[in-house]
Amino acid sequence: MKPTPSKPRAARASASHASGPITLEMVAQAAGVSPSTVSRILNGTAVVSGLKKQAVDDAIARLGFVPNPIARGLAGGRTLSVGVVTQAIDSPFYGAALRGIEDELDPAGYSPLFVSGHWNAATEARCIDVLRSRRVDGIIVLTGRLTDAALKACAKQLPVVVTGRQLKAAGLFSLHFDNVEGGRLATRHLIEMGHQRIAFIAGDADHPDANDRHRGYRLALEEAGLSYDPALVVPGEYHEVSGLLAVDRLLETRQRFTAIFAANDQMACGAMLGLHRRSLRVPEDVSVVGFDDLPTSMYTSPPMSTVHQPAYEMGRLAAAAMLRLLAGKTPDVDVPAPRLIARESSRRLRG
Amino acid sequence: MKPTPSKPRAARASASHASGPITLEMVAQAAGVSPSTVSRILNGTAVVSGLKKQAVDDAIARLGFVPNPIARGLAGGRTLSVGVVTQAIDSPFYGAALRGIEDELDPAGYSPLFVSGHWNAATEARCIDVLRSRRVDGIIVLTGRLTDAALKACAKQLPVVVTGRQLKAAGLFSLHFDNVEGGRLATRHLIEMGHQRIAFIAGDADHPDANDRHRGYRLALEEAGLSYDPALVVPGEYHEVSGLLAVDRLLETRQRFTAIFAANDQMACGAMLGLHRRSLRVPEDVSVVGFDDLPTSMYTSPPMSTVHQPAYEMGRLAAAAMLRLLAGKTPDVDVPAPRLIARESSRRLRG
DNA sequence: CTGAAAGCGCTTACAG
DNA sequence: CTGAAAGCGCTTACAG
Repeated sequence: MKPTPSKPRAARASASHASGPITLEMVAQAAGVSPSTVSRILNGTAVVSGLKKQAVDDAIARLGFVPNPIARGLAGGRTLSVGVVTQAIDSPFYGAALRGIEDELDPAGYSPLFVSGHWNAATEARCIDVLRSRRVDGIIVLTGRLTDAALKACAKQLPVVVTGRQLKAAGLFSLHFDNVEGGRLATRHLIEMGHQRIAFIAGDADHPDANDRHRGYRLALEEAGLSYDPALVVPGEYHEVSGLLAVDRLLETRQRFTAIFAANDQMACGAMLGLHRRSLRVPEDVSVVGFDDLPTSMYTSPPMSTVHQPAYEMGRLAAAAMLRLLAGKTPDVDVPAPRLIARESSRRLRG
Repeated sequence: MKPTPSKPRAARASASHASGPITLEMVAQAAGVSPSTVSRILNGTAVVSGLKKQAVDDAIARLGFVPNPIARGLAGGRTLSVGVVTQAIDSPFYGAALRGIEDELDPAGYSPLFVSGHWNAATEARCIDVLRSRRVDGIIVLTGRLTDAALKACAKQLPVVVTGRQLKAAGLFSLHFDNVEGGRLATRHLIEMGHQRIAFIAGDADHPDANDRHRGYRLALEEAGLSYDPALVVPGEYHEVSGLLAVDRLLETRQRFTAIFAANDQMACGAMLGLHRRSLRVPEDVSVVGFDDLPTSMYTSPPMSTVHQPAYEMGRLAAAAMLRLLAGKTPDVDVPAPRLIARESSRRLRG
């Protein structure tokens, strides 16, 4: 039973002659066991006697063997990769989430495969196809435009984790950040500072987040007994330029306001520029609060007050949930609550 | 020779009974040809008679067959994927490059596989291993810390495209952006506006880009007959905070200066905040010029003057070069020259 | 021009 | 506990 010392040596010599990468078979030879055994040790699939395990581990180390995920995928039906549908790989917001996913998946031996949906349902569907054809083991969808039904259908084939909605289905797990509460927090912060005329720059109307933040704004107003004035609400589409335009519009229609809450930091940033252009000072003349807490928002002039959204953490949590799904367990993750980061773009209204 | 009409039908029926995805074999059956033939048609590997091609194309369309890249990779030795070593998936600068790579690769049927090196040579080396184990067909390296030798060694195994250096080797193509010229442009712009005391916030010293930009700064000074004053040069490390600190330091050491050139936009942004903090106005009191032209730099208050670096374009070009390498051709791409984008953070010195 | 066969590097029932 | 064998879905010499 115990391998003769010469056998491994011989095998090893022949192994190093071979061109190309080390294969599992070479390891088996070197360790004097069958390929099946090596495979089992690699996968922890069965109990193996200590000696053989030792021999195999040695051989693996000695030869520098790295299993070929491609072959693993073909044979075992898994690829140790998880697809990630993001909307734009270069998004200032989702970037952190992607990093979180990467950081969580990596130690588990999984690789993320990022594809971009460009905020388009058809493109997203194509993304799913691409991921499926690459035989990813699971799919993480960061928000997006896919219908709930489409997502559920997808979850019938392989595990799915989705952020930005609340969905329940077999093989499907969703992570939802409380945008209503976030919007409420931002608005209440301004109210507590004495502001009563608070303009709201809305986000994409067909974006659930955006609508939730809007609801939070109304909620806080109501709670404070302040009336909701539609004239103070101006549409935007989540980009800087719409913040800029919104300020122009507010000023042109001669609205009276002492603060602005923008549905995301990018628009808040645009709004700050719009005010700067009109020689209105932030926060002396107008207070501004954003939403997201992008890495850059700490460095606007002045640094922006905003609602922190834990993008990196959400990425990690989504990936952790996927890992659990993949392991056949039920995910149990808690999404952090929104919190307000008061910096210098907002201040108490001077009566 | 011509397939009996009943055969495809029968095969088709059996095909739809099968569970799971359609395989090449099912297509072959449905079309009444051998798997080899289907494979050849798929790959354009050999000339095939019109009729059979027709039958196969029909079968593919009818069954909705999508070849399995995993199996293709195992059998054919290619995966139609290209590895991309980036430094941080969430980098504000590289994000655009990643999108460019994605956009260029997609129509060609290739998928990018992104991994992050975190500005660490050891991590980058591990990235390369991961990519190799996933059998990518080629690797694109966006700058990074790997030695030229390591890159060349890698290129012996599979095609490599690298940005941010000038390297020549078989199977290796490099794309180099002229950072010296960029630095020169930025500085000259300030000089032309009448500035003579121009501070420079340097980037990471072990970053070739950063040193090149520094050289450009000196060059422009020399050309204008202005002396290079080391007291005006303060170190940074490419993040916002170092721009902020740099301004503090400049002010504390009581340097006289009317303009700042920062080696990247992030530091320029930090510098703008630093000046704001000290109640120095940009550009009335101090002009600021950055480098990179990040998407957000257009929306700082005031909008930042900077040197445009075509990150998206570089991504596309790198991917295009890879595609040519993969096709056995020699890449021929022209990197756009740097150009100055004069916005509002710089202005003529009032004499 | 086209098949039959072997093989890519693994995994997983199936038998000991 | 461990092997021998079949198979994952393709591709590619090898023979017609």
